[in-house]
Amino acid sequence: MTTPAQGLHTHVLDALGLEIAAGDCPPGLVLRTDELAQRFDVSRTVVREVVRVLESMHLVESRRRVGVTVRPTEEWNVYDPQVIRWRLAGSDRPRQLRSLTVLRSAVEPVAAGLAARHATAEQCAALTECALGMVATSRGQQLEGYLRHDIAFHRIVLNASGNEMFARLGDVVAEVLAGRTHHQVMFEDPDPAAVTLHVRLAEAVREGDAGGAERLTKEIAVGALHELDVLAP
Amino acid sequence: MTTPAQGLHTHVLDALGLEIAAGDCPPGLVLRTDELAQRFDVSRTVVREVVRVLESMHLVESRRRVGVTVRPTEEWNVYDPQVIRWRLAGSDRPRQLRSLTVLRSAVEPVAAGLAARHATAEQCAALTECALGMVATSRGQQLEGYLRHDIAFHRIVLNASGNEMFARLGDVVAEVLAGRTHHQVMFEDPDPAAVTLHVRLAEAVREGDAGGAERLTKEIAVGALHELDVLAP
DNA sequence: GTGACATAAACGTCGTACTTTTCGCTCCTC
DNA sequence: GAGGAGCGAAAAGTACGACGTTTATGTCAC
Repeated sequence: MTTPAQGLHTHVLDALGLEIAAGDCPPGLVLRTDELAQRFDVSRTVVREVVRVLESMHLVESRRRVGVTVRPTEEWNVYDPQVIRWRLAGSDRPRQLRSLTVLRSAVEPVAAGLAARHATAEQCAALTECALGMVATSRGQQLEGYLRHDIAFHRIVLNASGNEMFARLGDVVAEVLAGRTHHQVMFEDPDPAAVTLHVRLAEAVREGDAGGAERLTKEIAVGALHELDVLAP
Repeated sequence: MTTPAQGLHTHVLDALGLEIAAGDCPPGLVLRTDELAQRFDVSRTVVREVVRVLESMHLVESRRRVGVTVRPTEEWNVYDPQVIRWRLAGSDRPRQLRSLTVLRSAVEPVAAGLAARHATAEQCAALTECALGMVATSRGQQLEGYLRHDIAFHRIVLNASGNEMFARLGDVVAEVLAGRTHHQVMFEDPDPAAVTLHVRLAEAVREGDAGGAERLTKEIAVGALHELDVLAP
């Protein structure tokens, strides 16, 4: 799962970012660049660039004469898809998954309502296709295929909303869906009710039924939250 | 408004980030590190660190033998507060302000509903205090004071929701409020209706009235959107 | 025209030297 | 003994020069 040799920088960034975002480093812990350089067997240059990126994500703070301090969780840029990925790989995945799903339950219904008003013919067609794809992969251990269609479906809705901020949440949703598929034990096939709701949502959007689209999306979100309640502490 | 001498890195990052995020650089434009180093009169080391940060925000992409390419808007990490600040200082501020306000109108009502259920006594008190502060500064050209209370108010609501993702939107909301106060000509005092709504919202939260809190917040959002329609192209 | 190959341009990495900030300690004064 | 001034060192910040690595592009032969 690690990117093999896409640059030293990427490798160190991923390792360190994962370590911090996953919660392995207590807030306030101080790292030294020299130390890190030695530990990862790279030059200080590389470490400094990594630290700068981590700093831009508010994961750490670098101060002279003191070192690189790990910042408390509340200050992180938790909307950075990279940070989300790191956190979902860590120990507080359940909490993270839950708060992200609550966010989805707030945003996606509104986005779906807007999509019903603004979606183009192509977007409607693509949406229907995705819904059908979900139906087709909803049985028989085809979780990967289902996930792909699910992600595409929600991405289209968010894009069709016509709002840039919603659209850019597509990556976040993708991370959430991928995270819950990959990290959570899901013996069984996806919830049939959810599949049906997606099909009906595609219909509602195609028919320009904003209210219906919003309501159906809310139901999907409620279902997702309930699923979390069942499968997580 | 520029940070005087808080490090060369910060200065160059701000200048370049602003230039790109504000829309002065067309997507696809290629920059060279040497060129930038010369232009800002800093070493390549500094430029490289800046580029790395910009790259982590998906504002640019750095490829060997090619240079640093400016990415299209759709790929930017538009939830990064820094990026939001840069964009709000640029030419498409109206569009940006609108999409952010739509986002708020989706998120804040839900957050307020949760806040009504979860807010502590301290948070309720602070909320009331902010609302009173808004009332006190709502007349007589005290926009800065009003802004400070407004930001604090919304931050408390988002924090009190108990959801981390909502809480972290506090920075985004702060940028929006600050942006619309500083960049938009506001001869007159804030809308009295909005002030009243905030006071009532504080009450609703204190009384644990989730439905009321949600409804009032929606009204605030609608008002903000309407205000944008009036004052923006 | 198509393929392989050479070339060079740009970023990527490294090591070193020097500068700047600032923590923490000592020492002096009151 | 308390408090402040001054000193020294530790760590990040900056600069520079060299070399490595990738890869777009042009060239040459077929």
